[in-house]
Order: sequence, then C-alpha cells, then structure tokens
Amino acid sequence: MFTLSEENYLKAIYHLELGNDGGVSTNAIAEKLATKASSVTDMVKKLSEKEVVLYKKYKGVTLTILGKTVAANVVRKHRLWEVFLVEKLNFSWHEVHEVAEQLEHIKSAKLINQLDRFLGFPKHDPHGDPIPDKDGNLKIVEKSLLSTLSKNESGICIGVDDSSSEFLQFLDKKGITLGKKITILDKEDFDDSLSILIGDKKLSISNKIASNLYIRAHTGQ
Amino acid sequence: MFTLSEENYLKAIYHLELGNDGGVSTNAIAEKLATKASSVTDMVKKLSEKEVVLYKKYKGVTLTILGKTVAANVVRKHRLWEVFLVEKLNFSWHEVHEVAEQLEHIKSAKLINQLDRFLGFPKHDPHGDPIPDKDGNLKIVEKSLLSTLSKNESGICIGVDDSSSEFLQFLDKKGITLGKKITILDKEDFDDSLSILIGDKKLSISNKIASNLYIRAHTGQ
DNA sequence: TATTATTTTTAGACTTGTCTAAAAATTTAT
DNA sequence: ATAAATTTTTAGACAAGTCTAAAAATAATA
Repeated sequence: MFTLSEENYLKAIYHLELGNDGGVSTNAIAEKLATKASSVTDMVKKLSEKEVVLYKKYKGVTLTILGKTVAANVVRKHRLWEVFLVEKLNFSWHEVHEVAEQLEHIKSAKLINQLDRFLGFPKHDPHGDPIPDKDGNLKIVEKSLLSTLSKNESGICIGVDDSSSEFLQFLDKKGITLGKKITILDKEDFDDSLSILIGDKKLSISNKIASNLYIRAHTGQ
Repeated sequence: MFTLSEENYLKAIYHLELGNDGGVSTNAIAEKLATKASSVTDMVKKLSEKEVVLYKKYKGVTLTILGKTVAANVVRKHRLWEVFLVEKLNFSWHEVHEVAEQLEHIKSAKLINQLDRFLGFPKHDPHGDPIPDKDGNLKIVEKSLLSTLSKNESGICIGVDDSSSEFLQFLDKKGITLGKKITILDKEDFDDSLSILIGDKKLSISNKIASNLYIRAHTGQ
C-alpha cells in the first residue's frame, strides 16, 4: 500500500514520463510537486526500495511496471471522479481538479469499479484526457493542436493542454467546449492568431490559445 | 482547517458525548480510536489550543460549539457518502463504513452540498442514523430498542445500535431490513429471547439481537 | 483515612515527510 | 580541458502524530 505522498510522487513521475521519454530528473519532479530537490531525492530512494521506480544517483528515475500500474490507477481514479463531479454534481470543468486531487487517494477497488459502471464506463474526463482502464492501459487518441491546422481545415475540439482553471474559464466565456466543430477561417502570419468558426460564431483567438486546444482531424466537411 | 487526525478525534469525542453527557475521558477516547491515552492527551491539548474542545487536566474534555459543528460536519459527510454508496453504487449496508471513513475527510463544501442534493436530501444513513444538516443540527427521532417492546406490540425497524459488519450481515441473512414491520409474538422469560413476525415470516431472535435493533412505535395495527 | 488501584500526564524517543545549507557530481562554457 | 554554473545528494534539523516507560493525580477500597 502507498501513502498519499508516495502516490503523488508516482503520479508526478508518470505524467513527466509521458512528456519526455527517458528518465525523469529530480528537479522536474520537485517543480511539479512544488517541493525541494532534496525532498525528492529522499522520496525517490524510498520508492526505489518499494520497487516502483528505478533510480540511480544523479541519473534520474523511471517507473517500473508496478510503479506505472499504481500511478495509472491514481490517474484513473482522478479522472473518473472528475467525470462524476461534472456529470452528476453539476461542477464546471474548471472546478473539478482540486476536489479530484483529494478523491483520487480513496482506497477501495469496489468503489472505483462501481463508480466506473455508474458513470457508464467513460473514456475521457471533462478535459478530454483519456481514462486508464483497470489495468492501467491508456488508449492514445490521435490529436493535433489547433495551432497546427491550416486555413480552411476543421476538426472537433477534444481536449485542452493547459487545464488550469483560468484557461478553462476563458474557454467557457468564449463558448469553446469539447465536442464542438472548429474551422480555421483565417490565419494571421504576423502573430499566428486565428480567425475561427465555432458553431455559428466567428472568433479571433491568439496563438497561445490555439496551442492549448486539441483537435481531432475532421475528414470531409 | 483540521487535519485528518484532528477530525477523527473530534468525531470520536462527538460520539462519546452523545452517549454519556458530561466530559469525555482520555481513556474512552483512546479506546474508541484504538490509540494510547498518552497520544490522546497530546492531541487534546492541541485541540484545546484550537478552541474546539474544553480541557482541564485530569478532568476530561468537552466539545465547544465550534468543535461540535466541525464534528457534526464530518458525521454529515460520512453518512451522506454511505447513502451514496448504497443508493448509487450498489454497496450493501455492511460494506460502506470503511470507505465512508475515508470519504468523510474530503474537503469541499460544494461537493457535499451537491451530493446532498443529488441524493434527494436524505434524512438517514443506511443504518438508520440521522444525517446532520448543514449547521450540524440533528433531528432526534423517537425510537426504542426492540427488546423493550412487550408481547403483541409492534413497530417499524428504523435502525441498529451495533452497526458492525458481522451484525449487519446477520440481519441480512435473517431478512431483517430497515422499514419492515416487526410484531412481538412471544417473549421467553427464561432468556428474554423473542418470537417475532417480520413481513410474513416468523423468527426467533435472542435478546442480544433485540437489544441492537431500534423500533419506531407503531400505533394501531 | 491510609493504602492500593486506576487513570492521566509527562518525558523522551521514533517515523514520515519536509526543509536548509553545504558538499559532491554533472553539465556547460570559455 | 579546465573553470564556472547547474543539478543532485548528503547531513542535520524540524513538525506532526504516535509510542513506551515512568511519574503524578485521582478514585476505590480496606
């Protein structure tokens, strides 16, 4: 069994590994968890003894198979709870993270499996991120950043990269929600800002926004 | 804000105060929390400084108004989660306690208020215990132990005193569930065992069982 | 009421997870 | 390739919450 702190470290390493493949650095973990490098070193030794990470001094860490399973299970719980909060308790997508950070540590296999069933076995959380299955496997969905599309191309908005509360509330204000079709009407060379059509509305969005929105390519119209 | 440990102490004191009114003893708290008296003394000092209990050395503890509110809120969360587990996730009443022990510490006012609404503002948990309202107030329901009824009296089964998993599973086996009408057919002087009618079934139950079942008096037939 | 038994508190120690400051290793740059 | 900068680790300290063992206070009993 793992402590709350251990689970948070495993989750952080899991997310960092998905970004950069190869070992994860002490500093990267420290930054992600808002803690100090020395604390990370201590914890990483402990996790290494528990055989959930591979660790060599000065060489960074990697999750073992076991570690990956544990971490994926925490992520699975986090995302299922987020779905619950939005679908059943009327939370907005920008309100769920903080509460899910707590709920993800509740220990009960029956709870999470029944919750999964209760929610209809969702495949994605409210931000479009995939929910690992019971064995910790993720189905990777083909997706591109909105900023990579060219003029007249279109796609379905399926996720966000930055899921900070501020960004999500910004999207709410603009009426940009998951599942909507977006078409690039125009692209400004000067600052890479976009003119887009979403639903029946025309919007102008900066490159920064477009670089945080994931799109599933939309063949045909 | 209170730590998990502090919340558990407050909850224990809250439950102990409901039983014996007057101050709660160090040993009583220690036993309830399966910890040592010396640990209780330490924690009680801390809680006293936080002004949630009144404490005088060797004289036991009492909750302050604030302490009672905090404790009642933890109990409220515990019982609402129990309802959720039974009503929505198909848990049996004997499976919910352990998980609710964890869920009761999740901190989010919105979560618990929305959960309350989602569940239809239930007034009792699956064991028949009342759910405190937002302000921590409990509606005390008139109830008597089945063992206190006389021959030919009857009532509705509305709760259990001992809500251990073993007892609840025993009740399941016998078909005794909350809401059912129970009539005393006969009472054995020798061992105070009862012959009862529940639904259309006749059962013989020991005094120990009858002393753990709460009944709401049933006027008329 | 004196004495014994019980309860409660104190004192000191241990674990977990964290920190700061300094030392060691690695990487970068001149 | 050597010096400078950065990263990582070590060493020692601290807070929270717990424990054991011993001391102090209270309660029970002869």
